[in-house]
Amino acid sequence: MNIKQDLPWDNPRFRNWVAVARACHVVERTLAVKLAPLDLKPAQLDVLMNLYRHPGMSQHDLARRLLVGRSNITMLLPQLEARGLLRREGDEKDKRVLRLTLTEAGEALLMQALKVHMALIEKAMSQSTPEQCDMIGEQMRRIAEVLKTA
Amino acid sequence: MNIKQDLPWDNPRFRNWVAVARACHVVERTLAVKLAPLDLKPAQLDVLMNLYRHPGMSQHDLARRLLVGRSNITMLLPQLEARGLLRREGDEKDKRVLRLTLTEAGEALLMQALKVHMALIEKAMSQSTPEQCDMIGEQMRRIAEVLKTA
DNA sequence: TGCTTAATGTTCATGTTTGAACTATTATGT
DNA sequence: ACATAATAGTTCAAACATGAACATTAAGCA
Repeated sequence: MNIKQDLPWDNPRFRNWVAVARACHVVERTLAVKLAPLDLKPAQLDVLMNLYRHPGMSQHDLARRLLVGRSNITMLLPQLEARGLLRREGDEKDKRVLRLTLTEAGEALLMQALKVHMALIEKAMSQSTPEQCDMIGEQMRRIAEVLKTA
Repeated sequence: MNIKQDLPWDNPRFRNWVAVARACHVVERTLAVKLAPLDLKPAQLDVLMNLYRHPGMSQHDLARRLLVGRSNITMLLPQLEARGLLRREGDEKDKRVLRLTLTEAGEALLMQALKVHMALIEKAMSQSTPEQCDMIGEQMRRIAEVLKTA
């Protein structure tokens, strides 16, 4: 038997996933370029977005949401805190955790960055009909769900 | 006017793209774990895959295909070459370029790694019907295309 | 109460990615 | 032919992510 039979490139699922990965890579890269004028990296924008939606988050929660290690957060936050974009305040009840909140400056910068991000995503996703777009989101959420237990 | 009106999270395109990005992240992370026994990282697998499909590629071409800087390739290849997975041979006609080809060992390892990769993608994409899967791939290829000129 | 275990955040060493400056080679234009 | 541009690859320093080991605090339980 030939090990090369049924190579991944002949497999639609594989080929299509490669396209997903490439699209993600391109979008991420483009976003980095467009955010540069704001002196903000995609990873930092992710932090701001999450703090906006979930004020008072702990660093641990933030790390889990961003799918990165806790130490990554520890290295990431001081820069943003030094720029006055967020606050880190110790929790009264649990002295281990630090509660994170955006400052006004942080919110303001976030709004600017969101305009950039939105414009990019609009451009990318405007290729699809609303139905296609929702379907894509639906499938992707399932993938994340399925792999959480793998 | 309120700057917070029409926030990205109320926008289907944005929400759905976030799902795409998360799914990519999860798949990448999972792949890294599953490839660990082969002592191979996702980035290295990408190299092997591209060399398999396009033998004799130059480093520059490889970098462009992987959406990565040239210096990245320079740092990446020696490890693989030292493991005997690929060869780098100077081009006869253009003495600047190095032609890259997989060795037998490289091909053998690639085949093993592809089994792992395939299994993961199968698991992820089996959530979708073939039609949905193709549609997703189609949209993603368009996104990559559209953003190339942005 | 005390002792063990778990959770939060930090530190540190390691490995990766990046972009700018550099060398060597080839293409282009006069 | 010669000077200038462009290209392929490398080097290097800086930024970044990661995981293991650690300190501090909290929770579970005898």
